[in-house]
Parts: sequence; structure tokens; C-alpha cells
Amino acid sequence: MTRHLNRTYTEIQQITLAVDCIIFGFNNKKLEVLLIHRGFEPEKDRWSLMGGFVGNEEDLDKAAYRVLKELSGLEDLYMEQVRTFGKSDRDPYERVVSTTYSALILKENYDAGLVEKYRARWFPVDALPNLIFDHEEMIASALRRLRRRVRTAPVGFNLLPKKFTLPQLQRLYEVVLNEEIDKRNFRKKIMMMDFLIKLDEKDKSESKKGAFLYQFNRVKYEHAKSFSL
Amino acid sequence: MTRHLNRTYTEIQQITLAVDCIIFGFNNKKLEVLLIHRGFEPEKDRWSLMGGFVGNEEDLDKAAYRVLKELSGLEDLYMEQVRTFGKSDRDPYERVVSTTYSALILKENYDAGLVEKYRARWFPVDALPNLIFDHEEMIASALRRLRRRVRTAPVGFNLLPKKFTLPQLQRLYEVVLNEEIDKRNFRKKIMMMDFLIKLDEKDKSESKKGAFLYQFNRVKYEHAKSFSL
DNA sequence: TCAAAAGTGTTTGTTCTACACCCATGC
DNA sequence: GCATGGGTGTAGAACAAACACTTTTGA
Repeated sequence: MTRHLNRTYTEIQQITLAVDCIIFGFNNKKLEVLLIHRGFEPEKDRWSLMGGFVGNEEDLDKAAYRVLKELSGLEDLYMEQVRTFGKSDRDPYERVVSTTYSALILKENYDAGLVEKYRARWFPVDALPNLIFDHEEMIASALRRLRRRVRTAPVGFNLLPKKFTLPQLQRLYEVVLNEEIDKRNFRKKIMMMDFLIKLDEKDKSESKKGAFLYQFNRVKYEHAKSFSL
Repeated sequence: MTRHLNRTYTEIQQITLAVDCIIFGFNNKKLEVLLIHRGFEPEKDRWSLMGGFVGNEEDLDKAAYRVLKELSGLEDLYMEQVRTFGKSDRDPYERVVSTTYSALILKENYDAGLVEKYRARWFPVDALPNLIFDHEEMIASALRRLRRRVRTAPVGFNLLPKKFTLPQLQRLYEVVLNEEIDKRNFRKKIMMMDFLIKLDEKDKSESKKGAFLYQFNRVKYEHAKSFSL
């Protein structure tokens, strides 16, 4: 137990390690978070993030993906670690340290039926229900990180459909950052970075005129020097 | 054990939770990291970060401070969590998940004797010895974070002596960022942010002419809008 | 008197912001 | 023909980068 560290613990460590997943969803209008309704004690009937324990032989990252899938059916997405919450009294029932993982997804890409089946529901980030433990703090922390990330990495491009329009992309940024963006300035920056490919097709679902579709080009992105929005 | 989560574990969780501390030291010339020499098996005679297990009733943050003090004598400094390393095979001897914490300190503020007593030694960040487990990755990750932090928060000001000179401050930034900075531009930015107080004293230890001493003013900093270097 | 570090401003280029009108189409 | 969202350029302000000489003083 204490073999490789310079100190002998007389007590046996009794800390449970968990993961919690903060899934942000974009729906063209607002930013939402996926929560599950607790159908079990304790804290029955309250809302919480999707969380669970880490398996003995399981990588921490893997645990996050497994737990997310078990509780919401979601898979094939990319989560990043946010931070670890370790106050000894954060869970009043037992000692649990929890590492949080977060992702941003397009709601329409994922089957709403699955979400229902799993007692999960989307809540706008600015109208969360009362959550158990320190889950509100976890969400706040993940949201700060997401807002930093979208400005410095092409987070948004990965998550949109393969083909997307610039107005769509802009709405994504406006929703995540919760601020309006001037469309000329936005397009200028995007075009300057030069890793979108303009297609010859238009998407007419949002307007009569139709908006040109674009594709993200990863190779061009890798070669580009910097990303900043 | 599994009371509050939506799943029953048949296995009992056997994961040990640890903390590792990455202490960066600034010595006017280069950036160094504090490591300890392992006088015990396994991995005897190799170098590692200062790490230890988390106590059952101990906040994760508190554990980091305790472990650091026990292994290096260092205290009264401010550490921030970096990230948690959780691959199941990161430690070949047992399953340990480790959360890293990091700080930047002025070497001269801390008693070198203590460091000797604790078998600790400073290594330049660009000339590390071979380290156990994933400790090199931990250091790399903490260093990336530090470089981001010094540009967006007054990390450096807190750590210098109460009174310091602008050339000292600039050297700190040059060493941390590992790049040269134009002194006129640097001073302009610092002065623009307007939260240093110029004193009437000079420090003559570095030059014949002497450099004016300054103090960081936290109140002015809080009131200021932004920090960017 | 000279070597060594401290201190000081200006110019130029780049990036950010604000802002208003025409276009294409389906109804 | 008009309402709806898509598309485009420019001027001014703020910020970043490059650059060279004078000052002080201990040895």
C-alpha cells in the first residue's frame, strides 16, 4: 500500500474516486447542460451530473466515458478533464473525490429518445435546478474553461456537422460566449485563419437565400500558426 | 460505499489517491524544479516529485501542502491544482491516481539547508534527470500552465520580495517564458496597468546606479480591469 | 574614465471595433 | 413586391513591436 512513498500510513486509505461529466449542448438558441434526475436515495428526486465510480483497472478517462454512456447513452464524443474536487466534506454521505470531464455537443446529433429513457434532461446554463453537492460549482468551472477553450482552439468546428454554414458557426460562438458578435468581424477572422473550405452547395433550411456550406480542414488547421477568436 | 450513485459495484474500489507537487524556483538566471532523491525502494536512487497519499479526512488541497512540507520543509506558499493523472498503469506497483499541484517560488526566500536535509535538489527545467513514472509529463503540464498563468494573472508579483525592482520582475518573466523581452515595452505595459507603487529607495545590489524599488498594491490590482503581459 | 546596468519615447505595423447597405429568394 | 436572413468593406482607435541613446556611479 505505501510501498513507493516515503511515509507509512497507519490508517488504510478509504477514499472513493469518482468522475462527473458535464455535457454542454448547443441547440442554435442557447447553451444547455445535461442533468439526470435521481430516482434513488439519498438526495432522491434532486438533479445531478452524470457521475460514477472508477473501476480498479480502469483509466480515469475511460471511466468518464463509461459512466456517461451508462447514464445517458451518449458515446463517440470527446471529453476533456476539467479539474478534481476533493474537499473532505463535499459529499456528506461518504468521502468521495471526483474528477470532472466536460464536452460540448450538438444536441440534434444525439437521440433525444435515449436521453428520455435515461431520466436525463437538458437545462439552460442560466436556469439550473438545485443540484446535489458541489455540482453547481463543477458546472461553473467547466463553463469558464469552455469559454476559454473556444477562443483558443477550434472546439466548435469539430462538433458541428461535417458541412456547416458561417451563420451556424457564429451562433455557436454567440451562445457559448453569451455575447453578440458582429458578423463582418467574425467572418473576417475566420477567413483569415484559412482552414475552412467553401463548398458549392448552399443550405436553405434557415433562409430563402441560403447560406454557403463550409468544411473544416484539419490539415490546413495543423499547418496554421495560431487560433484566436 | 455505493449509496449515492446509480450503480452497484460488486468489486470494492482499491484505488489509492495521491498528490504530487511541482515546485518551480526562480533564481534570477533560470527556472528550476525541486525534486527529491528516493532513498527507498522501489525505484531507489531515482528522482521524483514530492508526493504522498491523501488522508481520509483531509481535503485534497490540504494534502498537497502537508506532503510538500513533510518532504521539503516548504510552507507558506500558494499552490494551484494542475490536473489529475489517472491512467491505470501509470504506477507499475499499485493503482494510484495522482492530482498535481504547482507553485512558483523565489529560491532565496526558502532555506537551502532545509532542502538539503530533505534530500531535495533543484534541477533546471531544461535538464531534468530521469524521473519515475509519469513525473516528466506532470512537470511539462505544470510548466505549460505556469506560462499561461503568468501572462494572465499577477503570479510573479506575489512571489517576489515585498519590495522589488523592475529589472528583477522582468528577469522573472524572461526566465519563466524562456524568451527575451524588450525593457521599454515591458515597463510600458507594467506601468499602464498601474498597480505598482514606486518607492523612494533604490536597490544597489545589482548595479552601481541602482534600481528603484516597487511594491505590488493588491487593492489597486483588484480595482483594475485586466491583466495581460 | 570607463564598464555595467537603469532608465526613457517615438514610429510603424497590426489587430480590433464600430458601423450600413445590397443581394437572393420564397411567399 | 416585400420580408427574411446572407453577404460584403472601410475608417479610426487601441495595441504590439522594433529600435538607440543618456544617466549614474563604483571600481
